Amino acid sequence: MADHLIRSLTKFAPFRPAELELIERLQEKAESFGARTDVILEGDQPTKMFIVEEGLMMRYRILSDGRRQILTFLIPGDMCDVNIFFAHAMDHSISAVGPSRIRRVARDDILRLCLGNPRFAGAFWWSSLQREAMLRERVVALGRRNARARLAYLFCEFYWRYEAIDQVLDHTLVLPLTQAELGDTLGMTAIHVNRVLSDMRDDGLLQRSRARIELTDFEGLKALAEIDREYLHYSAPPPEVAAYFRESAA
Amino acid sequence: MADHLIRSLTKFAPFRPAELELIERLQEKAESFGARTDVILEGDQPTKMFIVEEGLMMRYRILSDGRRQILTFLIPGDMCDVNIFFAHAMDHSISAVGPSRIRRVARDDILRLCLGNPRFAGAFWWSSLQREAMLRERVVALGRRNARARLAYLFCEFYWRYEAIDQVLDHTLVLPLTQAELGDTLGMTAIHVNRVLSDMRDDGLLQRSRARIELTDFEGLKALAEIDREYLHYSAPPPEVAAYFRESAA
DNA sequence: CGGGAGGTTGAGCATGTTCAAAGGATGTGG
DNA sequence: CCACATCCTTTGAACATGCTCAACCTCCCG
Repeated sequence: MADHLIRSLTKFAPFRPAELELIERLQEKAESFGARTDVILEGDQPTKMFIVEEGLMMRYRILSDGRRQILTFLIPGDMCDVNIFFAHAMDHSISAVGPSRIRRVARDDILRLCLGNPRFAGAFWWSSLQREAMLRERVVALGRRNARARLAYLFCEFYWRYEAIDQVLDHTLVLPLTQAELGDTLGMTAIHVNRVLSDMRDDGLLQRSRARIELTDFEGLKALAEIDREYLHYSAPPPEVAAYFRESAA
Repeated sequence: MADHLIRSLTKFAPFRPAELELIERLQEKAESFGARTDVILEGDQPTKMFIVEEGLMMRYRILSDGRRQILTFLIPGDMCDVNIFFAHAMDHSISAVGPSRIRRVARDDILRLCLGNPRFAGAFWWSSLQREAMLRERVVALGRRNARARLAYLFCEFYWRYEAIDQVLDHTLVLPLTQAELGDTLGMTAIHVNRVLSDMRDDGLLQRSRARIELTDFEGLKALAEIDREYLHYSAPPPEVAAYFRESAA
């Protein structure tokens, strides 16, 4: 099994063997979490970050009346952001959606790594761009799109994200989300999610089971969602920028 | 007039005179933009970032049917993120809302600055945390709050942001936004904004004119919005983290 | 003083919610 | 391996929040 953190970072810049070994060593032993268990709670001041090795996790906030807003999802290879170390307290919680495995990295190790070798800082910067861009898309979707387009948008996002880690086969991906979770992500009730999904199925856009979704008409979904893959900023940074991080400063 | 970029950065860590002079020199001459003029367009690949000196700017996206979603606002002292340099193309546009003044900084200068002195990188990281946190609040508001609470939330955010730059007097702030702009920010029509605002005025929550808003019942608004100032992450990073950036590596 | 942008108001409508109930699926303990 | 409990999905009917369209007002600025 490839090291996910390394795979993630090397998409930004090629690291040298010594650097890779360094990262590998920083990561703690893998930890498993059952579905619906929390990894970090709102209010915590984290002293470790982590990277998802397996499974599906989510960031969420619980409101005073008990309702939940899911902010974003973390899939294998994603890291809980380095930024949280600059916060006094988490403004949201992170939990496993399905059974998941993570590996933690201590705050001090990460900070030392970035300070000692700016190429790591650059890699984290890039991941920060991607996270922020996903949140912007969410805002656009919630602010200006109807239920059907919101669902289409979310599925497109998942499609591209899973595609980037080679977990799409035949427009089908493993996505163990309940309709309630989809609703809490997109600002809708589970009931309405159900109705709209069933319309979309009838229109031949998708096929869904509890843990699996097939995007039978991906082009149709994309058109509905009015979203472009480039919005996710998956392509590596422009060469002139990457150049700054190429010659190691370590 | 204090240098806004410096003011902004020094909130993260105290910089030494030589470092401050360095920043000061990097900034280009101030440029002024009239209301509703664009600074960066979706699709551009920016080679400069900028800092807002005066006025009010916004990030926004135009949808295919002409509707607009305003993503976030930039107030004096805010910088257009460093992250954009890692993107191939802007996924949104930035324009002036009212007459505004900015100062640009070349990409290469900023990158060299950060690579040469990680304390700068740290300052930009912190600002990235804040931007991301604001987007998360927006998602919560759009996903799970009704019109009244959304407006309350936005006004609280503006209150705290303007307070942080000493531009609040007597719960009153200068906020030259039209109701259409409020609507495009919060996923509502201008007409509904109008109705809800007038209810809120009748309930004694606020007083508003074209360019000014007075939060007559700030506690009431805060309770409505269910938002906490800490969510914005304005307090400086924890001491153990700041320590890493204290001894200059330049 | 005229024009235009922004604000206000009303009536009808649409999208999505609430509440209630029943039908599947999944998993666990006996 | 069945029985049962739990969680998830599906469906219906009434309702609410916010939208659309259309008109008019008002303030500001030239």
